[in-house]
Amino acid sequence: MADTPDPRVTRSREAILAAARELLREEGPSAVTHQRVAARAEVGRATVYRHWPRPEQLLTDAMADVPMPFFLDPATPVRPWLERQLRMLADQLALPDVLAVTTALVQGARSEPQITTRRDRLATTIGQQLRAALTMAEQAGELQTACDPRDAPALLIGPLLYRSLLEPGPVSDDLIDRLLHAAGTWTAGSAISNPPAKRPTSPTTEL
Amino acid sequence: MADTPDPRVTRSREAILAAARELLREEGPSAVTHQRVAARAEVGRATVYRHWPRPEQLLTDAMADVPMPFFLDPATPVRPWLERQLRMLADQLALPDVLAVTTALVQGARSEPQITTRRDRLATTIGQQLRAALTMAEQAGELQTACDPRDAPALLIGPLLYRSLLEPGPVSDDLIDRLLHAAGTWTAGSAISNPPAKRPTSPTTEL
DNA sequence: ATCTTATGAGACAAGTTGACTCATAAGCCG
DNA sequence: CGGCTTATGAGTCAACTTGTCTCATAAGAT
Repeated sequence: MADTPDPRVTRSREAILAAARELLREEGPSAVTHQRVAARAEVGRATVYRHWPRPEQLLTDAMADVPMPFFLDPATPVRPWLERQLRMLADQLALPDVLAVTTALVQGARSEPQITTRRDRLATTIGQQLRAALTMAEQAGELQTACDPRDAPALLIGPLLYRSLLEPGPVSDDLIDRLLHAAGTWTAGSAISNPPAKRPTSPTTEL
Repeated sequence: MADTPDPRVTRSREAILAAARELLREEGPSAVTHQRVAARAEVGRATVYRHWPRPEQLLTDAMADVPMPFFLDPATPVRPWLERQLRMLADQLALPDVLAVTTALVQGARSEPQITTRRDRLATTIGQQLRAALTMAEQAGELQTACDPRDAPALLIGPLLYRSLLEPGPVSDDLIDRLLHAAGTWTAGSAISNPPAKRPTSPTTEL
């Protein structure tokens, strides 16, 4: 069939993207060159050039190949849902693939318009998901004195990003409780509504 | 005097580091090569090689040349002091130089031991400063139910880092109030102790 | 079996990297 | 100010990388 792609093309592109992704994870964006990707993928250098004529295309496609964190549709009660989502986000941000793309996004966004666009899109998506969840919580009466919706991503994700980039290691339940508390006052019936007392950090499982 | 450096050496090194810093700010770490730095600094390529035989050395020295955010010694009442420090930190994190080094640190830390060390040192320094301030606040009776000291940097700096890297733009006073609130309960007499009501974001001046 | 199309080895030109030589000039010292 | 030391920088060189191209080979479809 004319619109079924040639299996050789499919095979080559998958091998190339997988190799690019590996190099990105192991050594960062500067390692994603046609020569190194061809060697790693065990394909001809010309094949890499044929599919991706410019190195920036190869890098951005390799980055796009990595599933980035997102939130599932919110559910009531919102607080335990959000707690789980933040826990999941913390775990995802610790994954080498996700971390590689995250750092490449923030680094590349400073000078590459295409990467700036991708970063903005990711921030917009995750921000909207969070705002929708907080709005739902307010409407359900779970949340009072909510923060400015524009500040929600920074308040709820910022600390997890900080941990991921500057202090890698397990993220405690206490920290996640604190994030939720920073977003506003949660009513009883949706878990703890006051700041939790200081207690020992509980280690969390990591992949 | 034998230990007074040759002014030619001083002049060359300053020109080279300034050029490296500019390229780092404008295009990121991959632009900091001997060839490009020599051209920008208007010195001989051999001179750059003589002072910095390997490109990693040049990059890390250029990064070290940029003053990174830090906190001044805490003062009581701690809360207004911390508020000012966080405001200052937000402003510094928006500076192109600081942003360039920040992104280079988190990117490079993934695969370069020397850069990992620098990142860890920065995180340790700023964390200790914060912990000292919060301890002082607790001892002065300003702060109750303080967060786990290990979580303080993530809670207080994380949102500012998030803004800097993923949502550049002015940081509101409201957001900074929220960070302080996340760190614990502040008593009356050290500014607002309850979560602030939602109010319009106040634009802040940026350099 | 035949035709179409993707692949890949290798060649080529141009550029980059790292090391080196040596002429020139900056800087110090008496 | 002359002599000596030392830093600089233009240019060279080998090795490597990048991007493009050719063409033989083989995969895939019919």
